[in-house]
Amino acid sequence: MDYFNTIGKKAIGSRVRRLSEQITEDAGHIYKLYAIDFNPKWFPVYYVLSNGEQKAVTAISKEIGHSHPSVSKIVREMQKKGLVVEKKDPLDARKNVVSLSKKGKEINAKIKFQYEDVNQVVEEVLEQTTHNLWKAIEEWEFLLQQKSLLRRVIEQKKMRESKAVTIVPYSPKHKKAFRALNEEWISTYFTMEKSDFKALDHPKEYILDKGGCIYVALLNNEAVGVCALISMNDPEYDFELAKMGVSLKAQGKNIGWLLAQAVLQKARELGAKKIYLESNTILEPAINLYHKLGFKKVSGRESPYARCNIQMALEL
Amino acid sequence: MDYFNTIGKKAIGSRVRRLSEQITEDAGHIYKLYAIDFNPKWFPVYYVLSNGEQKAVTAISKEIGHSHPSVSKIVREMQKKGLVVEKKDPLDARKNVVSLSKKGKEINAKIKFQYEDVNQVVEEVLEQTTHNLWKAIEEWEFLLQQKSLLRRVIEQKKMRESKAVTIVPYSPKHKKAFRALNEEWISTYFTMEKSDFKALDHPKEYILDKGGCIYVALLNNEAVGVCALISMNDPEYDFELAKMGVSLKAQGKNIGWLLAQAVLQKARELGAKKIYLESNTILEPAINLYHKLGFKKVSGRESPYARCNIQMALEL
DNA sequence: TAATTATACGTAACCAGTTACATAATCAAT
DNA sequence: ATTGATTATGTAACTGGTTACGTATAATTA
Repeated sequence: MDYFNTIGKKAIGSRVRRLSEQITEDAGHIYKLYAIDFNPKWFPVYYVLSNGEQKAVTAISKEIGHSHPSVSKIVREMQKKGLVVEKKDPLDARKNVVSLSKKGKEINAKIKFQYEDVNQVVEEVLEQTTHNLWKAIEEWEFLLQQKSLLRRVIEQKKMRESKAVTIVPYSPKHKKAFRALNEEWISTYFTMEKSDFKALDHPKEYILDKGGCIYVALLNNEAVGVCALISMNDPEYDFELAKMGVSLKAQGKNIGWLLAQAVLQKARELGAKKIYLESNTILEPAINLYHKLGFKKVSGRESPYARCNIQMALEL
Repeated sequence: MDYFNTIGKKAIGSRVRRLSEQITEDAGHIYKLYAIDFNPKWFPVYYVLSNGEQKAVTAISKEIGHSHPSVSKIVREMQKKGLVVEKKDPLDARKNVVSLSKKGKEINAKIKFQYEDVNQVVEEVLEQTTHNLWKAIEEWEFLLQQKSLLRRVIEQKKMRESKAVTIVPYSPKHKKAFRALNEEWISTYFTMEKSDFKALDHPKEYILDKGGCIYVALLNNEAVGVCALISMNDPEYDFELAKMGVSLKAQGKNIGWLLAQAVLQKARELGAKKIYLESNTILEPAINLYHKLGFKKVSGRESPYARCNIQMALEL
């Protein structure tokens, strides 16, 4: 069909489903061909009982990989046709133990030929192909077990998106975003303080004009992250890394790291030797990021912020 | 799972289905991941409309290979979500013409990234395998289109069963069967004639003693087919191939062909050059068989049988 | 032009599976 | 022994598809 040629690999799910439907449909006709009064969907249950063992419903469901209600239904249908017998397990009254009846065992002989013929046909088709479907499925099942398609897509998405992020220096048009992105996390975990309003409402006066800088992370031209470098009036530290905020919806794209890199690069250019920051241990991802950047815990300095419970420093 | 390792290739249908279910399940989560209010099952319909064209319900169903009620339902659901608009075709009031709404077109942008990511992931998985699933499916679809699984199984069954058939020369214990198997078809399509009784009741005198032969097909030690080679008193033809009968219940196992092969082999051994036969075009499978054996239509000879409306000959 | 046949498409019923939930029995830990 | 957790299983409701069927419209043919 033309559909699958234009649509590309993303439709592999539908394509696999279509093939499975095609095969399943023929399977129905094949059972008719052998004149066995047998519903193809019974096959897995029948198969695991065909060695004569008796098994409980959930045991069967686990073995064949169906849900137990599905097995329960199939067993009832087969029981109605007289192919299996059900009885309570004397050792565990919860269990419904199922086994093939005499009649069920009898059709084994007939069905055996069918198995053989189908097996033979499938083998022959497999031999006629250069790409082995059976082995391909095995490989896919293995790979998806290692890491699900979802996981893989999540990672791919993250990678693509972090490539789409650009870090630019602050300009007045980012004023609103600078405030909003910081208020977002501050008011989620803490409350806004006086010092916050000063810096967030007047970034030019309180940060830029004093020799600091601000960087903004853009995703599809929207500001989704900010970070400031604030000049300190301190003999030990040149700048404070502060006011880092990344929008919740843009989290997990490495944006914090990209912003910090830009800020620290600028600090180096300005000849800074030592960078300081304040944070709170409740902000775990942030603390992890600071560690990764090389910041070490320090103490002793007084902070204007109530929420500060950890201080860190980085020597450039 | 152990199940599929023990069960063998005949379960390829179930195995394909299981993979398709696994992929489908993840597909649902993936749509959620991209925060698009979109049901995965809408995808095929959405896709064929995504170029902006408007299409009727059945046209869509044909394109994507679903039934039209399925498309009808999907379109209604999408319409409820405002993703498509439906309207009557002014040229053909039966048609319900569907196209993407403005909102539908808008999500195209969002969904594009998802397509790309999924495509990328699938490509990567395919690259990690040595047996390419995509190509394997293509090959299977091609092969099944050439000849369905059912057809192949039918042929395989025939072959296996024809192996179980043995062809033996006539002996007196087959006298009853020789008559019965011929009477079966003659009285079904025609009526028994004088010449029939002669040959069927006295095969020794009328066939064997005159230099002809009879072969019997045995299935599980039961005679299920017969065929005679009758010496002709004719300058052109050496023998007549006649009295071929195969039990209804043993039809479709190539028995006619096997019998004919035995008879013709014997004819060759007897130094025959040309074989003659009479039949009736109503016996289509027989005529087909004769064709396959190389018999060609001839005419001019007078037949003792009323039912004869076609004459054929084979040069050995 | 009338009558028949074919097409488009919606509704209903079904199918093979699922998940969610209820119930009964068993196990485990006080 | 009690109580809470776990397990086995059935029932109900849902899902994404199907086939069967009815109705309206269009196309074809007598």
